[in-house]
Amino acid sequence: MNRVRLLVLNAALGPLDYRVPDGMDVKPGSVVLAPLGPRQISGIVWEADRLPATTVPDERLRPLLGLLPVPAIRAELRRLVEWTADYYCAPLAAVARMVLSSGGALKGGATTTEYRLTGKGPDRMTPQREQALARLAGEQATIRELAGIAGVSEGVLRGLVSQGVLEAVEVDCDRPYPPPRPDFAEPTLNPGQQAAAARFVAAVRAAEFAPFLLDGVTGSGKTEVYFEAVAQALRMGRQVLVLVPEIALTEAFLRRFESRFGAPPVLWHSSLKSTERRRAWRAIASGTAHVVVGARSALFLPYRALGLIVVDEAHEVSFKQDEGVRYNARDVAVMRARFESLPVILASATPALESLQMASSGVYERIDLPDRYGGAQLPAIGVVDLRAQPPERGHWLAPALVDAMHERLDRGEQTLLFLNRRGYAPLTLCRHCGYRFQCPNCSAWLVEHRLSQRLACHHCGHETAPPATCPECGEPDCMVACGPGVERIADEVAQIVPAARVAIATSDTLGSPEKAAAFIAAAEAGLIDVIVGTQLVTKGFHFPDLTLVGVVDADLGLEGGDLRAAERTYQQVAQVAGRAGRGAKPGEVLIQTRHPEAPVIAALASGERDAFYEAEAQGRAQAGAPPYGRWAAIIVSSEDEAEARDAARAIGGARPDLPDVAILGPAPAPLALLRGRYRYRLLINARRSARLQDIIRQWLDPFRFPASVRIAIDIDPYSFV
DNA sequence: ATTTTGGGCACT
DNA sequence: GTGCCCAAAATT
Repeated sequence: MNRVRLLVLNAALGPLDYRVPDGMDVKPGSVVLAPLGPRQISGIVWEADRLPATTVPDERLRPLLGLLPVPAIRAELRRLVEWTADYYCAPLAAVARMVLSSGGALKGGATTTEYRLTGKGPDRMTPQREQALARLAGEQATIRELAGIAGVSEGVLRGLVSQGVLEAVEVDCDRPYPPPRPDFAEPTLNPGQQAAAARFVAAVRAAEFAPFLLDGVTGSGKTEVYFEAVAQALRMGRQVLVLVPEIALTEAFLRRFESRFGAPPVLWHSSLKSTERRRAWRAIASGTAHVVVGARSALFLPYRALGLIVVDEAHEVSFKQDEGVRYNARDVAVMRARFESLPVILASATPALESLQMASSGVYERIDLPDRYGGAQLPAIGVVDLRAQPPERGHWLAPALVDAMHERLDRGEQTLLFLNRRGYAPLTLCRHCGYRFQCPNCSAWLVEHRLSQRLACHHCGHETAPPATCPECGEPDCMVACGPGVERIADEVAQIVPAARVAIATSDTLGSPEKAAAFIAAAEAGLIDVIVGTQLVTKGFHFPDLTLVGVVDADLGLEGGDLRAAERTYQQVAQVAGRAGRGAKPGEVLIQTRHPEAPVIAALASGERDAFYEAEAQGRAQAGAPPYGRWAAIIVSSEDEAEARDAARAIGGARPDLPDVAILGPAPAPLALLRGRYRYRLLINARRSARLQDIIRQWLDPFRFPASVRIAIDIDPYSFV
């Protein structure tokens, strides 16, 4: 009896056993189709002893229906799936789903019918047929495309098909990707870069687990350095995964990649259309996708022969997924490299404290690039104390920043104003009755977007048109915008310098690759004087004439009590500051703040990075925060507030009493209502040595809640929101 | 997750 | 007894 255990892609189902029919060649990793009641499900054949035991006797097993036309999932990736599910307390099926993330690919490729000339002549020549024969020599395409090329109707061509003048050819819809060429345009590297590149090339050649922290100031040429490691992997016929935080801003990155390797990389992100997704997935699994640039979900794809992983901007918080399987792609990338015996490069100008700690304890090898490329200087950083020299009432740019901006405009140089708030104003209220516009689904204000004439919730996507009268008191024309967003700052700039050409750079205005490309082209051509942008502009951009960066409100990130608030502020400001003075002209950065004495602001102003990290490390050690202690969150949610609260209280009432574990809550989560669900949260703080996941699993195991109550476990949470 | 089943209950 | 609704069990 040939019996196999299946990991099925449905999280509500445990492992299921099946009989393997005679002649079917299945082994662990095989992706198969199986019957379940009247339905069919797909699953991955797994080592039976690595999944919970089942008790169904042999004779009751149904036979597998067939193998799906995809390569078997390799053992290294199966181990990563297990590790991820175990570490993040997620269902195995949910992690496996991220591996088999293209439903279309599981069915095999789609084909389309193309036609080409056979060389045979038609029974009877007509003018249309003559034209078609002349124009279609050497062409092969669908009927529709051929009709366009030939300038005749599709009917003419179908006639030629039936006469055997054109023949049908079945082709795979998923065209191969052009391969990047490792020697296409080799760069000139400075000595520091050369040394770093040589280290990476050696590591790729060795093909052993080797985690690196590539720590280089903004503009030091980290990308060129790790591109040499990419080239080495390509020479060895191995694939490369480059994880990037936000696909939207990779436009500049893609251009650099293409000019180095002569072909674009394969892209992977959540908004790929299903056909693009299928094409990329199949190419990744078959090994014909050589370099994949992707968002965090690219981490779980079944690469045929991975040779290197790069995590670019590795400090970025967007590597932490906050829905579904709540994993940190930066950390899982290191685990994948370990299971696959690969080098992994975490590249950042402002590493996370966790990464620095791993480097200083010798777990990661640290590679420093201390100098800006081409001798460019790091910008001078100044602090504007908003208490001492406040902006005019209703304005947000202090005189010192306005003066500096004027100077740049006079010299024909560019200014970047950074404010991490999309839209016009974060809060709108009625001046008559004080009514505040709030999202009906979330505990959050609606943000006014004046450009699109909408009030929008940035958490759930709820949108309304701004009403003419107050919904509370009925007063007309009573809405007051409170606080600044990028649109409002852009207005202010236009007011101060009407002649200035101002561009807003946010996900609203640069959402598509085309828009992003147009923006970059305009900025490089000197058609923009002032860029007002959110964190989208903090990295990647390289505008030689940009010499002034203004941080409109450095205190924004410090509010909210997030344990990483100071670090995030440091990273954001340091990254955006790095946009200034990347060319021959020196750059200047002005940071507006009401707390110039805050350690993070002082560190930014003095450039004492090490001092900041040291102070931050001390604070974290005292608070028992990562990397010195561990946090986890249990988030209980329901559409019914009482149900969520009762469930959270029940869990809180059963809290384990352990010496090295502190449990806080339950309390309403910071976003107590999110997308129509009421949320309560318990926080767990533990020593680093505590078996945090086991504690939580044992704690929650006895509970059975109705389906309307959802329990989410967040290990190493990032957003405390 | 989806389908099947079985118990309780009203109705015939 | 039959039909109907809903919850619980089964699905391998």
